[in-house]
Amino acid sequence: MKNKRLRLQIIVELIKTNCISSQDELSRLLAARGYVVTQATLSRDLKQLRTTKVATDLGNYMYIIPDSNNLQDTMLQQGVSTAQAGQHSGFVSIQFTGHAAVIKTRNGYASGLAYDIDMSKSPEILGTIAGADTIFALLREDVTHEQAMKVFARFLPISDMA
Amino acid sequence: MKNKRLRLQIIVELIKTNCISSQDELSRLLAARGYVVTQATLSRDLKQLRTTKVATDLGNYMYIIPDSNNLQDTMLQQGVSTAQAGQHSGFVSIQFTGHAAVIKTRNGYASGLAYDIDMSKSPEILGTIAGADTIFALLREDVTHEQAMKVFARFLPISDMA
DNA sequence: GTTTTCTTTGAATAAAAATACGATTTTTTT
DNA sequence: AAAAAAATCGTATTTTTATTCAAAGAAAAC
Repeated sequence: MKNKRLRLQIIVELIKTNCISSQDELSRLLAARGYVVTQATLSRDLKQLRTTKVATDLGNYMYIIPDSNNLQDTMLQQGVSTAQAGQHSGFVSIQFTGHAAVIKTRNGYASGLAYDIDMSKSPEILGTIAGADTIFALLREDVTHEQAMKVFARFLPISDMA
Repeated sequence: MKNKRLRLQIIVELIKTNCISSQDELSRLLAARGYVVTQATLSRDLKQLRTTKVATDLGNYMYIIPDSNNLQDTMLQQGVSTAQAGQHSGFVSIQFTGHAAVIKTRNGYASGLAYDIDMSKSPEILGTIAGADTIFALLREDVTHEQAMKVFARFLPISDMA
């Protein structure tokens, strides 16, 4: 039970280097490496890692690691990685209005932060535009401020708005 | 049987603008728009469109269109013209939220396209701001998404998103 | 026009994935 | 250290997704 971190890491490895089309298949590969877990656990692991199954060019499905940024975030939450957290110290404030958020940063920090938000490809965020110290982020219509906050919290040094 | 193309197009629309977590849910949304198909068909459609289901930040799952480039390939194979040659080849996607539109372009194309939109002086569009690959366009309050779409269609290689 | 071939689809089913629940372990708080 | 809270995970089950098979429409070939 103590080696979930290593397991997640190995899962990422396996998915990156193999063509895995089901959780049972992954389970077997893991078992071969000494990690015996059930499909239920893998379902939870894959959800946490935000892997997805996509159709391959010919007929089959395979799991992929969708985006290395997202992954790293998730892994960091897990305490997996060595890299220091990429939380933005330039952050100043965030406010919402309608389907938009206005994020203030220290001068010069806006575009970097906006880039990170873009790269996360969070479906809740339709897009961002950054000036020198301000970011406008437009939210999908059905996304509440609270939900959006949770997304932004991944990038901002906000204690925990939950 | 001949309206598979339209159906695929609408599926893409629905997935982009809604938080859909199962094929049955999608089936219901489609039915509300007059397209009655079984889950089996949707499974095949989603495979063809290469959509995937990902975990959201809030513990649920939702379908997404993974990547506009890939998507476009797939759609074109189907003959679903989201984008064609000519006009603005930098165009990637457009989405609405509230009285705003978010237009994604290939990197570097946003300001050129925004300029063209500005220059048309369409009364429906109050103004635009462009970053490197994103345009925010604010719409007059009484303008519907559909109406705005018609305006943008003059600049974008979009067949007819109705 | 007819035959052949390819595509599309639903019903039923198989396969795969997600979760409710409970047990156990770890972590945190007091 | 004890108690409380949180995390991990398996079993069994539910939910969701993919595919098999057959039928029927369209397209192509003849």
